[in-house]
Amino acid sequence: MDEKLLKPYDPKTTEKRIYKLWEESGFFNPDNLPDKREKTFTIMMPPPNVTGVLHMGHALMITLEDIMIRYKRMQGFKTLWLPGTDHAAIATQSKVEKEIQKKEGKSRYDLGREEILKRINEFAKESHDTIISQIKVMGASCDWSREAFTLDKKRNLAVNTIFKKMYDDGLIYRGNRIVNWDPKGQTTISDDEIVYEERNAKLYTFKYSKDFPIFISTSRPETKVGDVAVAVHPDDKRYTEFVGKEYDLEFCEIPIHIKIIADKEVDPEFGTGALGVTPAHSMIDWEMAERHDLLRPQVINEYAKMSVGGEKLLGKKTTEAREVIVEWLRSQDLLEKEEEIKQNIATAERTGGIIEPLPKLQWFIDVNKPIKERNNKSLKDLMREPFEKDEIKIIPEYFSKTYFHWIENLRDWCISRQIWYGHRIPVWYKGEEIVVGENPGSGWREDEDTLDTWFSSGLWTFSTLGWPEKTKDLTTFHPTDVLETGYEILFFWVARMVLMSEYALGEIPFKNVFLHGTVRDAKGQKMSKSLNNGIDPLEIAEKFGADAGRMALIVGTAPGTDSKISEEKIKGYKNFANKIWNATRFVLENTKDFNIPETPSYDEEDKKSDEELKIFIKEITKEMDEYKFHLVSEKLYHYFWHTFADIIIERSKRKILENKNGDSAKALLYTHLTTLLKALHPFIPFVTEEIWSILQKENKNLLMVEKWPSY
RNA sequence: GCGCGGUUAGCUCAGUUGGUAGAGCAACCCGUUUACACCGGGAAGGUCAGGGGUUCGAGUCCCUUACCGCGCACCA
Repeated sequence: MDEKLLKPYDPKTTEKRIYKLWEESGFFNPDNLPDKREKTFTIMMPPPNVTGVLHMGHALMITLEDIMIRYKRMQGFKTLWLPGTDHAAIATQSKVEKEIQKKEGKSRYDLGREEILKRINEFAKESHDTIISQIKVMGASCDWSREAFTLDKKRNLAVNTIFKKMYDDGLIYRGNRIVNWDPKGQTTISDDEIVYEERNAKLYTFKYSKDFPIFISTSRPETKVGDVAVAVHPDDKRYTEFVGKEYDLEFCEIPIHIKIIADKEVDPEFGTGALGVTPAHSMIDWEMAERHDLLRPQVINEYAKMSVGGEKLLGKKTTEAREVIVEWLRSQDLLEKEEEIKQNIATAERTGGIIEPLPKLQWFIDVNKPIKERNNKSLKDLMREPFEKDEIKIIPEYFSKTYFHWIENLRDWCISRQIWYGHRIPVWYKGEEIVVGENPGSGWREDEDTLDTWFSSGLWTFSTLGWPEKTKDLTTFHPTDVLETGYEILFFWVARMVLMSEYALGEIPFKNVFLHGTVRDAKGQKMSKSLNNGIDPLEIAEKFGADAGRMALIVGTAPGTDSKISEEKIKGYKNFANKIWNATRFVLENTKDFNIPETPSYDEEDKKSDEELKIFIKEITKEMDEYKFHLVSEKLYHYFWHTFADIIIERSKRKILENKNGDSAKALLYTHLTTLLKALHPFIPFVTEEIWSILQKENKNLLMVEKWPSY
């Protein structure tokens, strides 16, 4: 009897040792796996942001992916799970900037590009190392020899290559358009990086001047100094007589020229049914101005301050300017109505800054342009079709609707960012000339901007395999099998990977998308720093063992649904690990002098149990293939505890003691234990591997490469 | 406004193609016997949110209402 078995199971001393054993075996790397393996199974790990440490959401991700990989590895697949980290451009830069501001009182402009990048790289390196060690603690059986970073040399080559290709195909263009400007972060952001917050606001109804015939409503009077038109619905009888007329006015001491136009975009039911058109500070108005060939004067600058007007307005913050203009309207008796309304205000996800729509010269990806090489399909088509044709399946399936809905509303993707940490836009300027790609030589100026972090993340399934080089890995492992990630980045990431892979390779990036939900605290609240209700996966592993944490995360957590985690729940699975440990002790004590026959002869009831086990394994194998890990884990727990331990072990005591069909009982104990250990291994790899090593004293095979039971 | 989820035992949640309602935790009673008190045995607990429909049969399919959560759009 192994001495370790005489004491309760201790995950703390065991798990580190076992992980080392796995790493040294080389089996994380598909090239080193035993036997000839033809079929591949590949997962690209969603690279965690190098902004800090891992949380329980990451732990769930790692657990799910490790379960899939270990299961397929045991089934004889050539399994590749490729790990990595994400530079997370804005998120990382703003985090480091905040720290520098706090500690040294300096901004990024005080330190300069080079110094800031140096600091961010240092931070990213540190953060990376923490993250990697956390992933290992969770028991992840990923191939560290292929680890990638979204901002390393190879990934930069992939980014530059695809940027040039898209530019040459006319899919990437530089244009002056309204963008989402974050005055706090001093950068543009994409539509998807906006979060709407409901706030109370005032809706003002007024006229520009006494002799202007139409009342308009707005919640942002300060933008009205940039108005060029008043738009009404073409069918709105109230205003028909005015359409086409033009007025020269003075609004808050600023001369403006207003044309009355008719446009179908106007909702006659809202407000007065007439809309003041501010092309430079509203997406819809900008489009309207394009249709009606109107001027687009900018009145607000990058710092959300007024860029026009005299003493009263120039340089004032928009909120102050609003007060000034409302006061002026009151004094001129032009203000007809003030109402309290609820308003969804656009804020930047990372900085919390209030978005100011501004016209800017930026780089965009055209999502509607037909691509010759792809049968004249647009990027939008390429993103939609694999799901329509069922080439890519989403689990749970109902998320497909959300996905399609997003595609419908998709506009051109603004990819340039005015931050320094990220892939530099590979464009060079000299006077009017533009060169995309390599530095053409001296006298050329490099674009100052960097790319949206999701641009490089979009390449993840194939940039990690060496693309644009034609590598063996690329042909072997792409398309990947499962993309497992949180539902909150379905648009950010999943859609962009489909876009990039379909465009660059003409194939899907993955066959299945498995979406997990948010891990919440025991009360159902999101874990956050401000609430201080976060649970650290490392602490859990320390206190209860990574196995217990994994089980607690997975049992009952159906795909796509949010789950709750508590120390109480985790403790229950620590007990489970110990239960397996103790059951093993019992089995070993009773079978030490017994040679397990290859085909045991069971008595009637043992035969029945043996058959039940086979049926059970069949059932859970089917469910494993259907990604129902939340069910399998629960069933295994229940089967081990309440069938194997409570019934079979208890029954065997009688038989062995009375020596009545004792051999039958012993054989049954042993086969049950070994079979269940194999089935449990993907879920709780550490304790099962440890027990396996005790059982297999003379035969040193690792459980991680044993065959998954099949009948 | 459009869309997607949810509503099942005291709590947290599962529930495969429609076929007698499940688990964990908590609470209750009993128990120290070849592993395990990080334990065992036992019992209790549910009009499956409300209403309607399809069906021999509905937690499951369809319609509808209410409430909760989320996503998208938009309020000029």
